[in-house]
Amino acid sequence: MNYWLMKSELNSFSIDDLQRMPEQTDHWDGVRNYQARNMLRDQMKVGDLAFFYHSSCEVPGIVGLMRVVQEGYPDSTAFDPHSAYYDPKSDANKPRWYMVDVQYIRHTKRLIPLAELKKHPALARMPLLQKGNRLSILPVSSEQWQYLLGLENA
DNA sequence: GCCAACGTTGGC
DNA sequence: GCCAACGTTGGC
Repeated sequence: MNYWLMKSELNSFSIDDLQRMPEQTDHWDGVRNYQARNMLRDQMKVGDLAFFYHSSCEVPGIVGLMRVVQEGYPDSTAFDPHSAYYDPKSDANKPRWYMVDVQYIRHTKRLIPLAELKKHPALARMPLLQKGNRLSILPVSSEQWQYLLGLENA
C-alpha cells in the first residue's frame, strides 16, 4: 500500500469540490507531466491513500485525505478539443496521459501549511519539500504519512 | 544531440 | 505581480 500527496489549485478544484461530487469521487484529470503520469499509470493502486494539497492560494498546504478507488486509465480530457487540458498530440489509440479516481475520506482537522512542514526535520526528505519540485503527484513514505497525521493535532 | 527560447508551476 | 526552477519545443 502506497501513500501520495496530490496537489490541486484551490480555485480550480478544492477538497470541498471533491466532497460534493457523487459518491464523493472524481477522476484526477489534467496531469500533463511525464513523471507524474508514470505514477498515475503505473504505481497508484486501489486502496492507496493520498493527502489532498491546495496550491496557488494564500496558505498552501494539506487539507484532507482521500483514497484511490480506480487505477490509472487514459485521461479523456486530452482528447477533448474543448477541454483546457486538450493535447492534440495525444492519440486515443496510444494514450499519453492518465488519471486515477479518488474518493474523499475526510478533511484534516486543520489546514497543515507548507510553511509548517518545512520546519520539521523529519519531513526534510519529502519530495514535496525538495527545491524546485513542481510535481503535482508526489510519493509520501509511510513514516512521513504517520508523522503528518500527527501534525493534525499539533 | 545540443541548447536557446519559451511556457508553466507555484511560493512568496 | 514577481521570479526561480524546471519541462518542452524546435532549429541547427
